[in-house]
Amino acid sequence: MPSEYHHGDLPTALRAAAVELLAERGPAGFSLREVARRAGVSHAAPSHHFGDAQGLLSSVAAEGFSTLTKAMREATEGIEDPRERLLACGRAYVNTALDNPGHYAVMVTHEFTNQEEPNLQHCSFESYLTLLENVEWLRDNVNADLDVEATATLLWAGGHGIVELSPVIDDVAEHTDTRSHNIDELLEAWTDMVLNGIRPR
Amino acid sequence: MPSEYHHGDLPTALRAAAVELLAERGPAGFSLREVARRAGVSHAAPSHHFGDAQGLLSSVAAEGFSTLTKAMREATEGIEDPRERLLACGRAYVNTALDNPGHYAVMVTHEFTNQEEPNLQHCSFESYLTLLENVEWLRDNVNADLDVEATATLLWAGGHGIVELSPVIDDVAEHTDTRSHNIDELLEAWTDMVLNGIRPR
DNA sequence: GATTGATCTGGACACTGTCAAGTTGAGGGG
DNA sequence: CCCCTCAACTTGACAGTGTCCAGATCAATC
Repeated sequence: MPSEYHHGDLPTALRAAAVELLAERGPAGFSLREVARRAGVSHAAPSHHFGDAQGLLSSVAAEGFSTLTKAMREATEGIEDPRERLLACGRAYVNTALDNPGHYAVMVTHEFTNQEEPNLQHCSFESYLTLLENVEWLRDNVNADLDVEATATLLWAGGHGIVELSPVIDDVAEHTDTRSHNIDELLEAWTDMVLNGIRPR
Repeated sequence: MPSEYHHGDLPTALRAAAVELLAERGPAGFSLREVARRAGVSHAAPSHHFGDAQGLLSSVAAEGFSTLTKAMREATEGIEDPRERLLACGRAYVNTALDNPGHYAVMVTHEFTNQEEPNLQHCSFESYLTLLENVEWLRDNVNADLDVEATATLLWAGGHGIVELSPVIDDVAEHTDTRSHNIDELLEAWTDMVLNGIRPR
């Protein structure tokens, strides 16, 4: 366990409270003081560890990127079929995002984080690198002429778009039962289109 | 010109001030009182026209969707070549978004708007309809078996993703000169991949 | 056991969104 | 012509926010 000061491991507790609050109310309804309240400390305590609100949220975002990187790495490991591999990577991205709404919100918004923060930069770049490696694998196994950078960016965009639109997709589906099914269907359509699109004709 | 009350057309003036402020500071730095200040009215004036902050931003978002719908309609009108048509639609989307950052921010965030607002619902649905019509055109002219709904969603997602990543793309490009060139290159890659992906093999 | 330095508190300030009550002034009916 | 009505707007108040500051607390080291 981590070092015990007055409170315990306050930075971790604050991150956890922030994630919870973000998932509940979204970044708009976020409040530093409410986070402090939930962690059982005074309203000014967070500033000593994270500077300001942006600092805390940047740390949360970095944590989110770490989780995402790990999820994508584990999901694609050892899969040799292009379709299965791409699908696994997409599923990892979308599911991680939907399972960690608090993290994801601050990962993609850029509004509430300090993009200059070294740790955040490192972790987000690590995620991009993971995606890049998968696209390089596609180049080596599907189409040697593949524009790796462009394809990676487009995959990023598509995954993000699916997550973004998932509430809308849910709305259309109406019932929660069909929910994940519809998103997964979209993921498959997305994967097939990309694969079909990048294969040499 | 519109009806002149005490101030002039205050709702329009407030929307304009809001758009300006949003473009300057983003939705996070947005403030109703600052908007009122810029419009030269008291801090409580906006509430009489829009209820609360969400009301004003919902109105801004609706306005943004109208502009987007119009831009996409005009851009694709009369174009018969699939690639050119898809590209024109994508360009219209991305350029409208980048040219109207204040509007776009509240159009896609969902955080700051009231998604139940009838006018906003109408205008955003109108935009989606426009996209849908273009995909139906693709079905009629490229591939009769096309899954229209899924393709439309994926196009939406891709366009949004490109806009979202445009700052990153800019960062990579470093100089402003190459900026639009890079984004347009990405748009072309995106278009080609989609077209290639949806064509019957 | 005293000192030091990180950890945390409590108070202050300017700012925010929203509500309630009052003020202004344009347009229409007597 | 005057007054009256009612929408448009202002003023004042309240609770809540982020951030700075000086101080209190306490673990660890000398």
